[in-house]
Amino acid sequence: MSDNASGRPDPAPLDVHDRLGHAVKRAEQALIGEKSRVLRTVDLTVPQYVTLLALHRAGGMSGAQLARECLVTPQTMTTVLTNLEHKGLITRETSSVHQRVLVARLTRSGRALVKKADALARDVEQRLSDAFDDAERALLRELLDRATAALRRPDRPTD
Amino acid sequence: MSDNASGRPDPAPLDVHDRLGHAVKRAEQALIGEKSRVLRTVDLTVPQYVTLLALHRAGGMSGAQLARECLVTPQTMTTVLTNLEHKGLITRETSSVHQRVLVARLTRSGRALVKKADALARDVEQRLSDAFDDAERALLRELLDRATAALRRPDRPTD
DNA sequence: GGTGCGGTATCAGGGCCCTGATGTACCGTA
DNA sequence: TACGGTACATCAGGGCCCTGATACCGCACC
Repeated sequence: MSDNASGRPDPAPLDVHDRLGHAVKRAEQALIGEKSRVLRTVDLTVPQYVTLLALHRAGGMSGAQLARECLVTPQTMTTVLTNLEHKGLITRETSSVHQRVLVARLTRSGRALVKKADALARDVEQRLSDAFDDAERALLRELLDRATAALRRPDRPTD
Repeated sequence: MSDNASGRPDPAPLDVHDRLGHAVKRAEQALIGEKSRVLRTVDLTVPQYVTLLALHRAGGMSGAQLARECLVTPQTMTTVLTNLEHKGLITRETSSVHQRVLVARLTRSGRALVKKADALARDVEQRLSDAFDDAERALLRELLDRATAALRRPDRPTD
């Protein structure tokens, strides 16, 4: 692989900052950083907010469903749900159709909070959106989707 | 439907998947997921690899310098460096000019490993790059940079 | 009935990442 | 010399996220 016999580091230096992936990373970091900042004012983390939002859209959901929806593992979702339950924002009850399944639902205060949090998060999303015109938005989305597809490992089916 | 005291109509769509930010997140997740996967074969995490790469480029660096370079907090860099030191990939010695500063340097095996790891990470970066032609690459970078700039907090120098 | 398989939830362990706080080393300035 | 500001490293605590392993439920198939 790395023929060091010549003592020459033949792979070019290639600063990380030159790579395209770094631009993606910086954008994502700026996005999540801003969302974290505004959501902290209502004492929520980004994953907690995303989970509440999914529950608000879909009503009762199991932990496994939420994990798939929010793009995290079931183990991660377990801890997020535990924290949300301790905050009194959700309840979890065993499903009527499957004894093993715990269905999470928003409580009254959970419903109230998710609306407040979504207004805050939406402002951030709006700032992002406002940086582009319609054509640019569509273009950026298309390029990002292509990047995502290119990076998915070959033997795994899409999403 | 809602106890909306503000008089505004409830925000309608609420689907995370429609938002532009979600495309950014998915792309970043695919990128870091792939890099994690290939780097696991050499027993490195992504932050560990990025840190080694910075040291390979620049030689000896302090923890604070590395933190700034790798876009993490000094606290985070402390733990990354601790783990790298335990693996025998770096050494840390007090600076000759400042008693408080610890300068990190690659060991022999650290130098060897970073080359192997970079070859792997480069493949992923190449897959991403290959999804676009030159014009598209430049365009994507420009749009992402604009997104990053738009998300940086504009007001509130309240720190 | 029994068996195996897939889905679900959770524990254990490790790593990253942040905020907040602590203690030390240097340095400019009075 | 004394002091305050800045920079550095680290501890403490909390949260997210992953892999691997365990246990339990329901269902199809034998």
